[in-house]
Amino acid sequence: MVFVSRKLNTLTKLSEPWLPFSQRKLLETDLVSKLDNCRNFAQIKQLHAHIIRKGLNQSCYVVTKLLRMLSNVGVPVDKYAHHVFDQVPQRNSFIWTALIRGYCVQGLIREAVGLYGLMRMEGMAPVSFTFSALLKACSLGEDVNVGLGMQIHGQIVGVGGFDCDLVVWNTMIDMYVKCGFLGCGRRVFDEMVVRDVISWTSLIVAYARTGDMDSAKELFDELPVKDMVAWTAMVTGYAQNARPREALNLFKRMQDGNVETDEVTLVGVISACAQLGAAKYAGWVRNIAEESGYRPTSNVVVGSAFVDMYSKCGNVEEAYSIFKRMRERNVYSFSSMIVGFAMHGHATEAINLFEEMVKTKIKPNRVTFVGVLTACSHAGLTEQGEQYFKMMQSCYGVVPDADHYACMVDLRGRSGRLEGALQLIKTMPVKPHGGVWGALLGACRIHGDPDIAQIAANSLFELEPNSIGNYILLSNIYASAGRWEDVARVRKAVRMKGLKKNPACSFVEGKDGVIHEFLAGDLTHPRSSQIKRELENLLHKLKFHGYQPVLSSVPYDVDDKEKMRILMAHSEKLAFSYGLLTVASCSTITIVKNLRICEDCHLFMCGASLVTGRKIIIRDNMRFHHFHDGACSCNNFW
DNA sequence: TTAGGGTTAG
Repeated sequence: MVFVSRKLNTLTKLSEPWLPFSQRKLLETDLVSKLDNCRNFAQIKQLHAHIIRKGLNQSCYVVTKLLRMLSNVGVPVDKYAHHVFDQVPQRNSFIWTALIRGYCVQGLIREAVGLYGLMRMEGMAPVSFTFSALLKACSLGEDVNVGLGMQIHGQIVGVGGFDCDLVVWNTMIDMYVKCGFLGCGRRVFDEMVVRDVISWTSLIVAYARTGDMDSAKELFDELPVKDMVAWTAMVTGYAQNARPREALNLFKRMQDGNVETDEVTLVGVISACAQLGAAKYAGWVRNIAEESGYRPTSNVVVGSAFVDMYSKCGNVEEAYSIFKRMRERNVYSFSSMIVGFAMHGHATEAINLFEEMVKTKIKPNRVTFVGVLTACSHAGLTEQGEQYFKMMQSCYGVVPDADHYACMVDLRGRSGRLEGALQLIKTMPVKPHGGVWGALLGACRIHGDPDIAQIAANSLFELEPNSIGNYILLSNIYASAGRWEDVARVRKAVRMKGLKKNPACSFVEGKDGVIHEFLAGDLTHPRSSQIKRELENLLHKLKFHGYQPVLSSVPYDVDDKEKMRILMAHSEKLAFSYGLLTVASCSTITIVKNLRICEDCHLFMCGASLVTGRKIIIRDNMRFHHFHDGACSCNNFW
């Protein structure tokens, strides 16, 4: 509970009472503007001493500014501000509000509300700013303070309520949606007589954050006058909900409408391009950024987004080149680069960069460690991974969460320690999510262990009952072990649940910059017969070099000839063959695949990189594979 | 003088 002296201060005589009113006003204005320029506590204290000498420590106008500045530079309210407040004999609503705001900024919402109660008892009428400060505080901090926010809402609209400005109503919408009560936010919005673009944008963002882009779009379409922030909210919403094409289409509409672009818009667009993973988009957005005056090397947020994008587009060299030239780097820049190296199998670089990072003042966070552990796992650096896992909490204060445990299960599982991985899941202090069991199931596929796979799959079916991928993985593990009855049982479960398989597809960028899509077994491409012929020629050469198709990659109980036919129609092989026909012989062929690359295609691409002399990059749904001279950057860990 | 959009993740 906050204690506030309600006794009026006895010191009522001003030290310069002879100052005429106009001069006193001038002095007040001068002090307020000086306060405005204060940047730290020491400067404020010095000025405060001067204020006392001039006898203006009882002026509500000056003291209100003093209180604001104290909280702006982060001085805890009860350390100084409260005492200053107590010295003022006649307080108005503004000075009360400044003190309340101080508590709000510190996240001490209960104290702020208590103070608000005292303010009312003193007969002070709150102003709009009092409510907006309180409501904003209700949506901040770790506690969900929606209960207090609702009380304030009740007072505003209740009997003898208050006329509030738009800021209060907009803050109320935001308070409800930030506390997870989207329906309440919507109701406030619907009941508002006057709305502005901020009211609309708050709700659009709220819908986007829950993944409901249809409702967000509906609101956006109705919004009469759209500004840059509203457009950006939609572009970013699509990007965050894995709908990159829609994000880019909307951005193009935004450009057509001559809406300004700033760094936040760009970040959303860059993130969409990263998801598409195509060099064409990378170059396009880079030009737009440079034209708008946002150079990746001089803007840390745009730069970090570019580092991530280039890594995801397969160009880790360009990502690193930007990273090195960035004038300022933050935890996002380092983490994006570390994750980028990890995705491309450059474990040593990832670890070296992490060591470089800890020498700076930038503290690693949970994402940084996901990157470091993934790097260790993908390179088979089991011991180092175990060490970093121990150190993340003891040395860096980052508490491992389910994602980090997933990395560790992956690390142990890939290296063949399936029992050790299972043990870790059984003893981990946080509840394992789908990712943890998924890592174990993936490891069972690599090491061919149908029994542990069954345990992992059972948990996955509970956690993610409608995820087809888990059923397919389990069925493939049984198929590899020749347990066709179990395969049939899993397939039947899939049929009973009415789940549809995600068709495998691969994309390759032709020399004209057009992206070509191939589905597995797809013969609809106009150059299909040429693609098939090219593939047969290549197969012939590969067999001469000792390539043996991995027939166990076909999870169907069919004869070997049929297995061979299925393997040769895998989407990445079709895409690669098309790449051979169209991509200039000196260029790398880059393929993006929606599912994980199979063992046979991996072996095939290793051989293909040798006999054709081409560099091949395949981005599957897990990571990047760089094939060159008969080997892959993943060292067959994937 | 207070309110809306932000990058990294198996």
